Order: sequence, then C-alpha cells, then structure tokens
Amino acid sequence: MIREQLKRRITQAIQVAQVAGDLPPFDVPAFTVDHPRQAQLGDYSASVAMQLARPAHMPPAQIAERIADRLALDGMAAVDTAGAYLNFRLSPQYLTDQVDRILAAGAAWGNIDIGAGKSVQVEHGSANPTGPLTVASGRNVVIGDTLANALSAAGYTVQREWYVNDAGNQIRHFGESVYARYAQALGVDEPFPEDGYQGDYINDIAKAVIDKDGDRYLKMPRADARRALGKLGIDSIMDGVRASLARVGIHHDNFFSERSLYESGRFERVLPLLRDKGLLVEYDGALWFSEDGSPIRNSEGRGEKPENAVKKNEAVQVVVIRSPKVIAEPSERPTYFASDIAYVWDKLVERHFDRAIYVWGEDHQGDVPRLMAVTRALGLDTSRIVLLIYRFITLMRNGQEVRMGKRSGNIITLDDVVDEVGADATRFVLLSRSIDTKIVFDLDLVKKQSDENPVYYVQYAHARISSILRKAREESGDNKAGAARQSQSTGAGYQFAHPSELALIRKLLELEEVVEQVATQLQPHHFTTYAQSLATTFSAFYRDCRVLGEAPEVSAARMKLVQATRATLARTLALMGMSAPERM
RNA sequence: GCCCCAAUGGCGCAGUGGAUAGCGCGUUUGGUUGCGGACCAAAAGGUCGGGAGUUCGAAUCUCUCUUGGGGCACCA
Repeated sequence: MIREQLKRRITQAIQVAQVAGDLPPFDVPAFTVDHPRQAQLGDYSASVAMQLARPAHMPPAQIAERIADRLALDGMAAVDTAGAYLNFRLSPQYLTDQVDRILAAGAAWGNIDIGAGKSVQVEHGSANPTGPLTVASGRNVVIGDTLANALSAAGYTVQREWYVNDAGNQIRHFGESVYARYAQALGVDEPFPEDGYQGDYINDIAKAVIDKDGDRYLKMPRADARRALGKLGIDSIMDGVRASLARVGIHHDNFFSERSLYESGRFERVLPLLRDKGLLVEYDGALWFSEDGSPIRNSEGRGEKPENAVKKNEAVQVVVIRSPKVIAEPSERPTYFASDIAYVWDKLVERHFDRAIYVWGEDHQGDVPRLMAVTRALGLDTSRIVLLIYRFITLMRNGQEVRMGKRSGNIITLDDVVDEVGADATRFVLLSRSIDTKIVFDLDLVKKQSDENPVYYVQYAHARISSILRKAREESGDNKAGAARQSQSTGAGYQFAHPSELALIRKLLELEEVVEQVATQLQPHHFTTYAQSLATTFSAFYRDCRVLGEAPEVSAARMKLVQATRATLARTLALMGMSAPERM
C-alpha cells in the first residue's frame, strides 16, 4: 500500500539523516501517514517531524527539511514541507502506472495482506430458530457477511458461522407450540401454551408434518412428540432462513448446533478445567461459575442477583451454569451461559481460530464481561475474541414504530423488505451506518425513495461505464479503420494530466485503504461511504473528460481508466454483497 | 443505583491525535445541440452537548455533568 511505502521511505530518510549527522540519534517512534484534509496540500502528509522535536532537540520545521532532503522517492511522489509537515504529491507518471496495476490485479484488486493467512471466524446471524429471519436480524447478517468479505480481502482465512440455538427453554416452548397446532389441526382439543409462539408459520409447519407423517406424533408420549416436532420445526425454519439469506447473497460455511455441545460431550469435557481452578461453586442446588472462586452470597431465588455479582466494576462475574430450576430436562441443556463456555473453547482450542468475532445485538451487551471472564478463566487470551455490539434498527410503518417479537408473531421478515425494496437497497441501508448508530428503517420511506437509494447512484456509475465500453465495441464494429487505430494504441505513451483524471485514479487507489480500515476497525459502513465518493469522483471525470472520440492514445488511456474504475466499483459492490449491473 | 453505547449545519450521518471539520437530503441559484440527466455546479447553513484536564496540537484521549438508547433474571 502507498501509505506503507511512504512510511518506509520516511523512516529510511530519518535513519540516513542520522547516519549523516543531520539528525541526532534517537529511536524512530511510531507515526502515521494521512490524507491532508485540504487536497491542495498534497495526497499524503506526515507530521512525524512534530513528534521528533523533543527527542531531536530541534525545531520541527528544520527536522522536516532534513528528512525531505534525504527522501528517496524514485519518482513516486514529490515532497514539500510546510512547517513541520511533510506533504507528498503522487506524480502523474506514478498515478498513470497505477491504472495498469489495477487492471492487472483484476478481480483481486483491493486485496491486501495484513491478515497474513491468520484464521478468523465471523459468527453472525445466530437468531433463534423459532421463526423466520427478521429484518432486525438482517442487520446482523449484513454486518457479519461484509466484515467477512473485508477480512478475506485483507488476507485472513475466514470462516462464516451461524450458531443455531437449538437448545433451551425457548426451544421447548417452540416445540410445545408446534405440537399444539399440530394436534389442533388434527381435531384434538389441545390448549396452546401460555409462552407459545403465535405466528402463522407455526401452523404451516404443523400442516407440513401432517401432510408427510399424518397423526403418528399423537400416538407417542407427548413429551417425545413435542421434542420431535420441535426438531422438525427447527429444521424447517432453518431451511427458510438459508433461503432468505441466499436472497441477500449470504452463505455460511457452517451451521453450528448448540445442542451438539452437549451431545458430543464437549461441555462435560470443558467443565473440569474450571472445576480444577476452584471456579465452580455450588449454591442452592445449582452450579455457578464464580470468577474468583468466591462463594455465592445472598441469592434468594429467582429474580434476585447474587450480591457479589452486582458490581461489575469489581470484575467479579458470577453466572449460573446449571440448575434444576432452569430446565426440566437437564439432559437437554444447562444454561445459555453454559453453552457459551463450551462454545468459546470449541472455537479457540478445538478449532483453533486465531480470532473469533461475535456479531451481537445490543441486547447482548451485558453478556460481554462474563464471556470475557470465562475465556480468561479457561486460560485463553481474551484478545482472541471480539464481541461486536451493533445497535438495533427501528422499524417504522405508517409513521409508527413497529414493535416486533417472534413469540407474538408480529414480525417483519427480511424477505418482506427484500420484496419491497430489493436486496441491494436493503443491504445498503443496513450497512450504511456505523454499527454504533441505530438505523431507523422507514418501510414507506425506503419504498418510496428506493429509486433514490444511494446504491443506485453507485450502480449507475458502473452501468454508465459499461455503456461506454459497449459503445466502444459497437463503434469498432461499425468502423474497422477506427477500430484498427484504436486497438493499435494502448495509451502507453499517454500520461494522465487532467485534474479529474488524476483525482479519479487517487480515488481508485483508496480502495486498499478502505479494505484495511474495515478489516481493522471492523466497521463495514466505510464501504458505503467510499462507494458513494468513488461514484461522485467518477461523475466529475465523466463531466470533464470524454473517453470516446478523442485522439487515439487519449481514448485508449481513458478506456483503461474507466475499466479500472469499473473494476473498482464492481469490487466495492461485491465486498458489500451487492450486484454490479451492466444496465439499469 | 451499576455497566455499555451515543450526542457533529434544518434533518440523517461520516470523520485515522495534526493544517481552513466533510457527505447525503432539504433550501436558494444555475447547467446538456456531448460516451446514459438515476447527472452536474455554485451558495447559504457549524461555539463538534456543557465544563475541566492531558498534549506542541483534541470532534477524536481522560475525568465530570446533562440528555437519549440499551443492558443489569436460576430467560435467551
């Protein structure tokens, strides 16, 4: 990357200056190379001279001069000092050469190697398998998928995983709900459970079972039937979830069953690690994880927290792992947190990912400290897990907030939204803001404004370039002589000079920096900002510079430039999981 | 009460300790005998929530206050 190259050259210049006696000896500190806010100042700038004033005992401006004198830039850029700043302007020749570099990279343009093959798991989605994929979960999967794309482009080996919460109370209620609808559909007077799932899809599941298996589940013990129907229901729902995900271009490498943590005995194998450290505490008939091994105090039943778990500042996490009060069937599962323990062990130790990223909604924010605590207690480096907390979306319809709940059956599915506004616009909306910012998803507004969605502006630029390239092909068909002239010229002798040409190349080069930014900050919205900015820069070029019908070497060079632009737009859209249409 | 997140033009949001804080929408005024007008240009609009601190330098880091969102169950 250009920034890294400049950094290296600056460091070398400082060291050369030190050897030559222009600068006193000192260790070169970490410094950054940035884009100046004012474009007229240059393409890149470094304020390292400011940092060096103290160790060098010299005025910053003088340090900057001496670094500039020793810089070996090999025609890459011109350097200028402005006070303590070193300002770099990439040379037209260097920028011209970059177009060829982009075209040579092809579909791999934008890839960088900061990941160095390290393995990362991105776990996203993981919504309860008790109902269809909601638009609320849509934000989760779009964030996770885009991050996975970015990490992959950044050189990491990435696995995309969905954690299927197929154990626990909610699943039991779900199984009871399916059973009730099933029995009712067969004419049996079966009461619907109080905590049951109200959605119509439960009826659909029940009917499908009847079509396939008739009434055989009525003939087995009720508890067995409920469990079996629950399992069938989960399978059916997960099939639907996969189909919904596919519509927005999302595919997971693995669907990991929570239940499997118990069926495989993994949970029972991990527990002794905590027991041996004295971190498992018995209290009130239940088993607890206590971060410092302290006994549970003052826990008086449901609803009351253990006293020593209250102060998070004191960093003592106390969480129940297994209790007869949690679930009637201890074989099914202890608690959610118990699963977390086995699951993080599975990720980091059994499957030895270098890093595990969890994409969690803000309702799970309180779970962060306890997962950190137990990871530490297992003797694992907590920096290997990253808990990303994103804010929820607020759904508006008819000017009113839509409250959603899977249990009430009042849900807006991701499919509903995709039907209304399309997959690309849906992804763009869900991606367009920092994960720390809530998104107000106004269905009426987005539908009405879907034509004005920024994604179309970006795709329009891509379609427009495609149109130019089509036209060029048509013309070469119509005019053999012109085609011969055009094809002979590769634009090799042409050096880009128009400000709009150079600005466009600079913008193309930013893609690598944006990939780095998304992959290190784990903030996918940078892609949307970049995509719009790239489209805007292209529009300015399009306004100022004709591609077709200019002198052959100019046309040829600009053809290459727009091809590189198209490649960059297409890659950016691909990283965001969106299509790059040839026509609109 | 405790913990996490946020507060930036009218609205919605970007912003990597660095120079004159940007983008979209909206508003106002303009632009095409040009490769796609789903376009483009210009203008107006800012004490970056208040206060203190760290630093050569703070929208950015620390503390504090205010306001808003979320979380604090033997639920998931």
